[in-house]
Amino acid sequence: MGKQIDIGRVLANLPLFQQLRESEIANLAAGTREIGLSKGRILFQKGCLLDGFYVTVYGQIKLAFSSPQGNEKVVSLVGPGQSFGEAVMFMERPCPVMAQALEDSRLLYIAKRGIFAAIDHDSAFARRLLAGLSMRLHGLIQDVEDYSLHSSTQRVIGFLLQLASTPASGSVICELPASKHVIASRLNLSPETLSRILHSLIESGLITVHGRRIVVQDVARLSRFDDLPHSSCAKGG
Amino acid sequence: MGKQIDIGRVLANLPLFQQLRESEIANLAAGTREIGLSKGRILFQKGCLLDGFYVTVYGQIKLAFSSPQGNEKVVSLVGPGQSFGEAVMFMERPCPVMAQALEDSRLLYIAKRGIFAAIDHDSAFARRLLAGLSMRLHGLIQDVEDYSLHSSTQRVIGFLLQLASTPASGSVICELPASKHVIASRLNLSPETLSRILHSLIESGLITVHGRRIVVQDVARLSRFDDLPHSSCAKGG
DNA sequence: GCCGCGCCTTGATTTACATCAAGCTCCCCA
DNA sequence: TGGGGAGCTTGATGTAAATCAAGGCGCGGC
Repeated sequence: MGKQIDIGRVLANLPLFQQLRESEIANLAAGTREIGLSKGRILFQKGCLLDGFYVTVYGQIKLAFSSPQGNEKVVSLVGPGQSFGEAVMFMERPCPVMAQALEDSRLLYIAKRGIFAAIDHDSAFARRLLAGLSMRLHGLIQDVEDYSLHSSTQRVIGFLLQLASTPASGSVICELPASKHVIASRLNLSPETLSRILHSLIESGLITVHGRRIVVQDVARLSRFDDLPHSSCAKGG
Repeated sequence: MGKQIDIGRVLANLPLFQQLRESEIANLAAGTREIGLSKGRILFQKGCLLDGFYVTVYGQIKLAFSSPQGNEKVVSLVGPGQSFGEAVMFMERPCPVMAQALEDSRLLYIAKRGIFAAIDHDSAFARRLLAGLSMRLHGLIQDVEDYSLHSSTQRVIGFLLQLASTPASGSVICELPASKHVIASRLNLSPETLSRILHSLIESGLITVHGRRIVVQDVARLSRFDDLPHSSCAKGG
């Protein structure tokens, strides 16, 4: 049932590779391996070296820290069309996180060799890689800001607003990309706390929740609901 | 008094540029501006676009978030020879942090144009940029792990161990790169908490502190002092 | 030498969130 | 149609670290 996929075509459709020449794509494809991963399977452990990076074709991969005490902190959820591991590949150091499939997934593993060749032959591609890594960095900085400066409720609201990407205002339906347990970890809070926060947002009439499906009644109002107990901003005169 | 510096020579000595050809260096130098900044001055605010990036020649720059409520969170301290702003430049999006001089400083501002030219002409340079950004990403991931999984005490210890870079063991003298207030923010804790933690480490005989100068009595012992109240790791049979 | 001002320390109190401990609910599967 | 279990909820309790509030100490200026 369609197990065999056309690696070249899949690669050529990824944003990162879309503008590469045929020859470069072929070169990449030659160094690309297909990987099937059933739900729950671990792709690599923290500490591994990578001689290439991964692209998710379908399914979902979780990147997470795991402390010796068994605690776990989800850093990133990777979905179809997204890649991961580039930084570890370029850095040539042990990977700081582990990767695990949250669903049955299919990945491509693209060897460093072809990437380096493409960089050599196409500097626009190099720039796209640089821009991609920069965006990744930006996302991480956002996370650090969130963890450092925002309350749990603010983080949850921020996450919901991001899901309801179509900004503007009005009501939006969105779906949690994973179980609440995983989302909680991603947001650096306990499952219990996430539950309580969602329910407080429900009580405030800002959202409704059915399983993973969340309806944001009014995006603008949700983004205004800053968790403030008192709105005494009478500064400036 | 030596205000005039030889931009080309300074550039050529930076790790990032060391292996570039003369012609590329000259090209970069042509698009480079020198910037003097006295202590406390703000280089750019959160939200700025950058059409180049910065290298610190001497002095020290603080990169930080500043929330509307006036809270501040230090993300990074950058010292001589280090650069910042590359990611923002490649990303072409507003900068997520502000930059402020903690000491009288001298910087170089290197225009994107020359960098892009160098990428086009020297793919090894492109790879060095990629490796550099990857390392930056790695550092940030480490921070996220620290904030999410480690206690305040563990973060402080981790920071001290990093300062006392020469790993191994024995006693090491190191110096805090900024005031305790700034270090506390960098480590995501209040100045009071940092003070208390340092004093508890002193009481445990692990370090001594004189102003910014800290003596780590025994690196190995410090890294073992995990903050654990009980060491009941009787697992494995 | 003395004053004044940051910077740091120290203690008392508060608080946001985690943890612990039951239950509940939905859904899969028999 | 009913049983079982994962995932979620809900309440009670605990706690790490923030905040609030005074002092002390060191250092540079006069």
